[in-house]
Amino acid sequence: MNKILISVVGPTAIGKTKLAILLAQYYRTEIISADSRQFFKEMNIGTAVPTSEELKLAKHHFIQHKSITEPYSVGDFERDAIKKIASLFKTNEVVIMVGGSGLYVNAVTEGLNSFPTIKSNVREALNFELKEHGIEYLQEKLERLDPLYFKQVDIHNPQRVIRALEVTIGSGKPYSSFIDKPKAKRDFRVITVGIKADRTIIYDRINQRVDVMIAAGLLEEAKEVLPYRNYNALQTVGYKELFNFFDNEWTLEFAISEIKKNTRRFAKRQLTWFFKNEDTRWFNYDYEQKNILNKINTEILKLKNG
RNA sequence: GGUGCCUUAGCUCAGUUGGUAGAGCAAUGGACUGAAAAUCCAUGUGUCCCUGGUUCGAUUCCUGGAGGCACCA
Repeated sequence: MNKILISVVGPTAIGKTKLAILLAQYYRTEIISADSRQFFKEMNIGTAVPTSEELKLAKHHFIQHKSITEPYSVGDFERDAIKKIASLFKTNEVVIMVGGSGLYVNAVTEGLNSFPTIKSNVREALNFELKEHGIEYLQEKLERLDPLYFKQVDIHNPQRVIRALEVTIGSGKPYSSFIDKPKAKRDFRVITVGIKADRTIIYDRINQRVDVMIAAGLLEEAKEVLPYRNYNALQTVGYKELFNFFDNEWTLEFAISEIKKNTRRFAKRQLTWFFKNEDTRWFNYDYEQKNILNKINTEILKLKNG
């Protein structure tokens, strides 16, 4: 087991793509993207997908490989990514993964429990019940059907409550019976590399990048996907705010400032997620290439020898 | 120059019939097992513009000053 996945994490706009490409070139390997919004081919500017020049420097996988109208879950991504990684390991010692979506990164490194496939009408019905009867109604339902999980969920979070009910009702077995089971073992080791910076620097970079996106034509891109605004893929910072502008509910100026604010909040949530992993090696955003490569090589040697 | 109104949290403002203060937004911390750029939870923030007076006690009332706004000249 001397195959190594180097996972690059960090908040948005900090330079993960650049580091991933550096590593892919150095180890002569390819990149797995673990970014829940860069999957979609209709979205480009607003999701800060690597440029065509960057894509030429290293082969990327799971970039714009789906349409926004296709449902694509973490579970789907886990399966696809693990398969792709296995095939890359046939010819490479090292594979790079980059991603800003904590759950998706974890799905690859740690794995998810396996759940049965549930028909989409179950969730639709639950969403309808939420609208009609409120969250309390669903809470009572969950307490009845899966008292064990009821005790540990965030009961105020409709998405969590609905997912548990969806699995419980759709499979006929409580949600709690699927979780906390041993997960499929990975046949590779993981080195997680994080990029960090002072909050003010992250926020400056975010504000600047939003201005660049607007100048690059984010409005036109958002207008083109406007008809698909209800799809999950478009519940995305940078698009949902512009939809309000197109509705004449917000001024353009306000929409842009909301994009910046929501991106800052997103970055904060990413940090909370990534700081949980105590094994992550953190580097400041202005790292020196030599330095970071040395440290990673040392880690690789350590893993291989013990 | 005159008259009137205003000055309280990072911002917009409320309030205290005199007992040192609170909303919204922003901000901050956290959770996360197929919606995750989603969703949810928690938490403060203070020379109450300055000065002197009255008072046991002033952010609140009074004097003077500074800054802002409006109208008059």
